[in-house]
Amino acid sequence: MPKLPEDLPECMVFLLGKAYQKAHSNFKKRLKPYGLTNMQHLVLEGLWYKDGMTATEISKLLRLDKATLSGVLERMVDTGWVIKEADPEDGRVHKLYTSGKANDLKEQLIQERQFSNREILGRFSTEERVILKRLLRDLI
Amino acid sequence: MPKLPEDLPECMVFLLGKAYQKAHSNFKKRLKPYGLTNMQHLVLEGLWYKDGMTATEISKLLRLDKATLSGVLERMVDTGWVIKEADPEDGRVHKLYTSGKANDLKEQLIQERQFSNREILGRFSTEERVILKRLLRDLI
DNA sequence: TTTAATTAGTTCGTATACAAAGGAATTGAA
DNA sequence: TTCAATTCCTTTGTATACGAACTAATTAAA
Repeated sequence: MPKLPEDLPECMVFLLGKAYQKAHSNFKKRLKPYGLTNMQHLVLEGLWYKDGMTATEISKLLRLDKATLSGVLERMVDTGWVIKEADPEDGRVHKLYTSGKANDLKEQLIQERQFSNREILGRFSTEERVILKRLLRDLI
Repeated sequence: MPKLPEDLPECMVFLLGKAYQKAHSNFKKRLKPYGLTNMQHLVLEGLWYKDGMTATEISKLLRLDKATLSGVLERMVDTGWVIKEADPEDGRVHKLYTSGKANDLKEQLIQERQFSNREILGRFSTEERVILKRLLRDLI
């Protein structure tokens, strides 16, 4: 691994970017057999937490951009992970539900995330894990 | 800020993603007046560290995907931040140099990154900053 | 030296990101 | 009640990401 420019290795944008890159890549590989992307998995977790949310609600809960989410949800409906229903009360609103296909895999999919998590944190002690999580939370 | 699904706030992919999102967004705003993206700024820092690198070398140094870099460099050449020269020794190779426009702004641009960095780490103590950086480096 | 294997870089396809604008439905204030 | 402000969601445009395939150029092996 070649040396990095000057003080760049001290730069948070760079460090966080690379750390995220690594974690993302790890989880991505795990999800590949399911035909799910990280983002799609995240949306499922959101709906398992509270089914029937609208796109805007998911967007707020998971801090996702609504424009991005729009496309993600469309693909998830197309591939049968999510069901979209118009709200008879309000013509603007569409409620989203996890499909049977998704629910059948729920335990497995949540486990995959936990496995990935353990792999990412593998080299750290329990104390380090706690500290890292706390610092990241504070930062967010 | 609504509560997050179950143990998701413990998930490294999620935490790192959101932390990166925040840092990235902060730096992005700072760079906007210059018409530079974060990625483009990173490439400039790489070339200031070692001018005349090839795309492959930059890719390795900064851990960037070569396919992504290809487009980034094309736009940077088009907008006059970077100069691309064919290598007479090897027909496959193109060497990359920072432009005068880029070099004139070098100090300022590096400072912007440092400012952004300070803002991101603003709430942490010196010890916390050191620990966070070490943990992220270890993770990468 | 002729072909196979490598290497540098581009292109393609798909999936985020996200600002900004647009369309449709709803609500609120005059 | 009517028109402006809001809200939900989609669309558009630009910029990453990244696996995979491809071209062109170089090198290595038989």
